[in-house]
Amino acid sequence: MRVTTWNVNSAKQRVPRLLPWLDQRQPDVVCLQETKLTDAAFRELLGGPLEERGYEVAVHGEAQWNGVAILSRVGLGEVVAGIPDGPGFPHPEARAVSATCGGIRVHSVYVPNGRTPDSDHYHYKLAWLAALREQVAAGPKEAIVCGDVNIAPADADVFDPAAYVGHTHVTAPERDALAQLQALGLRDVIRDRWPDKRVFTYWDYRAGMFHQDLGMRIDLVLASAPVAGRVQAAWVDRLARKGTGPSDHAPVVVDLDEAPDGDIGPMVPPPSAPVKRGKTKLPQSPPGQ
DNA sequence: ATGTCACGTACCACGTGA
Repeated sequence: MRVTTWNVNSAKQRVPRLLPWLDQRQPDVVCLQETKLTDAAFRELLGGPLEERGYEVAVHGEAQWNGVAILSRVGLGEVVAGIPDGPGFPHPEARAVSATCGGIRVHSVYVPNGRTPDSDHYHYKLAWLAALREQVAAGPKEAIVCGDVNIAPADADVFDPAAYVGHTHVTAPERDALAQLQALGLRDVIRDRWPDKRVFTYWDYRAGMFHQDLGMRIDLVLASAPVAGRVQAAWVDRLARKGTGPSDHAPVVVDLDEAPDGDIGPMVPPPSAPVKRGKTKLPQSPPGQ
């Protein structure tokens, strides 16, 4: 099963890149971010072409900004739009959608940018991440969080750490919030696969940043242990960032092996009723590299 | 000194968000 995530920076503008990419890469699950379309406009624009290709669609969008979606051709159930009781700015925005696809709880997320570390938007970003953590924690343990997290997990994930001092995406509170999400037992599958490689997913359109490979790794696939254990391949599709009319983000592609039988349970066992089988106990924090 | 793109509104340019 091939699971992917891509911040397309306007689904409408990206149609000429998105549809050929689906045909080329044949993903089973596609998490999209920054669709920038209402649900009605998304279905009007892409409903037909996606149905032809065998995809069911879960969308959560708005007219101008944000917007997320999940496309799946391995089933799409129990769709939840947004983060129930999550924070807004000031009103809730279309930044998350989740669904069960091929037995995995899939979350497509577009984490707030944060703008500047002294802004209200930055505090909103941190609160939003905490709410996402609670939502994932309350869900099944077969889980995968995919999307634009607008955080570079480590200094190795930015082209020049010095250039980002004092900016969002690299501050300790942001990284801590991401680490707390990962502390549910979520593995960063790209970094696991490429521990020492220079690997980015986003390059600013300006100043030939892509051509010089001056980017950031802010689009992540975070997989719970049972899913991370099935990873057969994990890579960034830089080809999709090249050529005419690309998004400023590249897709992340993850291939999973077949699921083993059984052993379905909650992400975090209730304290009053601990899971005693102990067969696939989740670590309290990700093991060190 | 932002070498870009996309958004809406409003017109052939600008403010905003990223």
